[in-house]
Amino acid sequence: MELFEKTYSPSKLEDYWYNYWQDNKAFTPYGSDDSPTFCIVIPPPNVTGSLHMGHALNATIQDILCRYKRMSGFKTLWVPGTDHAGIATQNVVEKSLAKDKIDRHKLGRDAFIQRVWSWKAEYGDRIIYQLKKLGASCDWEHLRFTMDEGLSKAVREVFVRLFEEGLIYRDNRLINWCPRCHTALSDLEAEHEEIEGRLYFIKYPLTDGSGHITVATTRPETMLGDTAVAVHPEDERYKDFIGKSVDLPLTSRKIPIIADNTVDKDFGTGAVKITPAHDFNDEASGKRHNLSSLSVINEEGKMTTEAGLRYKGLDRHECRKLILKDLKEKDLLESEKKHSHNVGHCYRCKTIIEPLQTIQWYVNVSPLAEKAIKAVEQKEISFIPEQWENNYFAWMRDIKDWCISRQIWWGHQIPVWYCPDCKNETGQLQGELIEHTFFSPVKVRGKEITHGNYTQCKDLGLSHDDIIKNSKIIRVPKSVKSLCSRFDITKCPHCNSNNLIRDPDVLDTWFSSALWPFSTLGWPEDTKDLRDFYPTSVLVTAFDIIFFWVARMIMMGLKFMGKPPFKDVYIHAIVRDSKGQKMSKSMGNIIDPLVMIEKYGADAFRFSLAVFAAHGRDIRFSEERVEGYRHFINKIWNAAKFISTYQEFHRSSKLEDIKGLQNKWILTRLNFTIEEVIKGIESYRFNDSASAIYQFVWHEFCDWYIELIKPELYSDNKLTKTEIVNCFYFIFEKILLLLHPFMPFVTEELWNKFLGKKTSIMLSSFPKSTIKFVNSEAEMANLFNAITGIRSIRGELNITPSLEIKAIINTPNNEVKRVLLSNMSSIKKIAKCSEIEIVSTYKRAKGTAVTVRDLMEIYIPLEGILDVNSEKSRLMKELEKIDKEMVLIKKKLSNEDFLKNAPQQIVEKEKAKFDTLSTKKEKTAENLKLLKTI
RNA sequence: AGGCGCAUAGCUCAGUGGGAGAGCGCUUCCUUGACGCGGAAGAGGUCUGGGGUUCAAUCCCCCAUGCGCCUACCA
Repeated sequence: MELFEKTYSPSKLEDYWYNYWQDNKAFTPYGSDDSPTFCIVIPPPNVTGSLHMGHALNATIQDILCRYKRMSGFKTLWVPGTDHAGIATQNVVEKSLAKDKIDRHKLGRDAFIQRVWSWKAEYGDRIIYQLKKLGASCDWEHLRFTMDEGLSKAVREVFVRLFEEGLIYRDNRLINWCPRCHTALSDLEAEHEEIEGRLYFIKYPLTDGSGHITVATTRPETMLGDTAVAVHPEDERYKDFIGKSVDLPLTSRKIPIIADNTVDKDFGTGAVKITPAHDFNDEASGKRHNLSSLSVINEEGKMTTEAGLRYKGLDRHECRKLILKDLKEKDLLESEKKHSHNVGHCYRCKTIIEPLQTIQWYVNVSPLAEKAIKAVEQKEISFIPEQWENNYFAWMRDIKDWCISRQIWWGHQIPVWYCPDCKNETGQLQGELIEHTFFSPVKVRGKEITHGNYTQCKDLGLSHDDIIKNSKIIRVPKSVKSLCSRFDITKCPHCNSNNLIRDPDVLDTWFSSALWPFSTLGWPEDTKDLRDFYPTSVLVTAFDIIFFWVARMIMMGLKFMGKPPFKDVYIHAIVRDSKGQKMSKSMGNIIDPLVMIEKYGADAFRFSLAVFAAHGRDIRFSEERVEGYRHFINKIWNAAKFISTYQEFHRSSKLEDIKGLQNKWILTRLNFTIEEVIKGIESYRFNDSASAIYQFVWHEFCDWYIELIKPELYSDNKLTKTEIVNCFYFIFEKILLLLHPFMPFVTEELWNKFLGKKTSIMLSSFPKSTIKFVNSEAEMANLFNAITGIRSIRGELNITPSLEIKAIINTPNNEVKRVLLSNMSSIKKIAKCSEIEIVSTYKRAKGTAVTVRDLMEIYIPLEGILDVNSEKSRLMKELEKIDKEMVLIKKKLSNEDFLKNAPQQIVEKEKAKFDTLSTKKEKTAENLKLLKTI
């Protein structure tokens, strides 16, 4: 064994061991065909992402589980991978193109997608590299990406099947639109945030000239699209207005005043403007009253022709200012006031969402949700902690259809084609219905064309390819027939036309994520992976994507595999900063996991995360704790360093006929710790496991055991030395095994370099509880009492440690006497006594300090050491404490109801406690009296 | 508006229907032959407030206060 460094330095060793594991294929599932299996699919991080604290916690937990299961005989597979993150990735690449002043439309769709792939090749595995730094034992040969060929095939298959079953459909309705990302978003992707806005009161003059009605709105610019004003039918103020019309200011339109009982009489003026094309409420009431719908804002967030020439082309926010100015001039702006309200923001870019009427693809999820609810109700899937089931149920029972189309390029393009040369069901030529808007004017025969329907463009001389290539937006109305296909098609199956137009939209990234647990294992092929590992064992994730991801995986898994995708869903907390705030770039409160790893080592960092991983909503991360656990690792390191001096006495890894009490005791404690650690991991209480090992290693093994064995190791007794060293190595080996799932690197290092093992610790068996000595703990308690008794007198009286003193221990109990006598050298050494006398009766001498412990009193003659006054005040303090405690217990014991109702053993315990205390009090008081007489 | 969660030592947090815990910090002492990234001895909490259930409540129930989160169409 090479010389131990004084401290453990992680950075040198972590990469080495990680490569060693990879080179030796230690992450590959192994085991026979009848081995039990364990499988986790990683929640795929965004390919654009870099490791943050949430990922680190998430991966640490999964790694603990995988390493533990692997060591426990399970054929274990941890599938890693990344998510193509449609909008986010497209944004990133567009931004980098913008630096070179390149617009993706100029580049064209195929070329742009090529750029994204090369971006991915260059930067996309950053997070993979970071996971490796953390020590994640993923099987990298199973690395998957949602845009892989296999996974894309799964996406295609699912889409086609759902389409064929009628569960996927197109519809024209109001959706959340991000004008910056230029795409539709699902309900979940609209984040509602309260903002401080203003409520404007606008006068709408009655057409009959009899006055006006005032409406209140937060979005005056949408008034241009108003198609009615609504009041409550029972609102006395407006009863006579119903049925009349108003002249909509700034336009030439007349709109009716209608009655609708959803109107809140008490809000604003009680009269509300209705804009069905730009507000979800208004869309609903528009439908109820058969109102027309007028889109005044377009996909860019700019005003349309419908808004009128004065406003056309203005940005919606600019338009608001102009409208307000115009209204003021016409004296139609009655008043305005501050008003805070919730506004939807794009979850990717935080732009304020614009509700727009567009045609999108939807999944009818209710039939899927029903089964998904049942699976959780019937405990085929369990949420841990259980409370999360409520959230899941609440959302699932009120689920809305899922908008899955996105108007971007990066993603799985929808496998649907439209034929412009076919006629639809009402006999119209479909080409006349398909509208194209070009990203820049196209010159043909000297004319510049900006938009038009397909047939028109064709007639003007544009080729099919030109039309498609130049289109920024292709609007295909619902009446055009969808040709959905598993394979790309170029010919219309009905009319043989070669002019097929593929739906330009791509699918929501979460659509492919929903298939992750089976698409990564090879579905739709029937693979061995699927047979071996589906359903997976547990999904580890945070609560913020229960709806986005977990719920959808459950629905898809049940639908396409007939079985839920996992048995357990372990929901861990969200990592916040030490003040409880979410970490974000803009707040500047980000703690970078890689910085933590660099400063303290991956092991210390992981161990802290495990300790923090208590069941709860959030974790406030504090760096000091990481530092604390680095010290812990150093402690372990030095324990190994300590025993390495006595390596020559290490004869056997088997323990037979253990005689020494310290050895029996520490083995018993080890046994207990093993049970605790296993119990903790099995119940996802990683903090319990981590704390149990910490407590054992530091406070029992290092603080007590090592100190207890020192005198024996310094002696010449080879027999006891051999027993101790064998025992030490035995324990230490188990400690490393127990710790391995939590701190893989240092345990592997010590396993190899210190224990000299030939195979990786990763592939060794996790400890099982075995050896235990029933009486050892009780016997050991006597040693502890003696030692801490002497130490506390020394400490409190400030007897300098270099001074060896004499102690007298008085005990009437022969068993106690025997135990103390046979461990005398340890006690003397640790308590720093030159002499310890064990007696059955002791006549108190003058000037003697005393402490009363269970089954013994300890006396220390102070003569020549210090004056007795300090001992007097120490004893008085102790008496006070005893009195306080006794009062409480006495109160309990004098309560008849307590004696009657409480379990016998509790009563006995209290009685015993009281007896002990009164003995203690008596003896302490006597001694104090004796001191006072001096 | 509805739902959920949290309030425990100076700080960050565990925990339990019957003796209040950890890490860090703090005080005093110690270069003892693994470790000062160490050791020993201590100080420090009416377990947010108020009610209820119970022989017994920090823990269960109700109310209040404060904070956080999620869902929701109040313009």
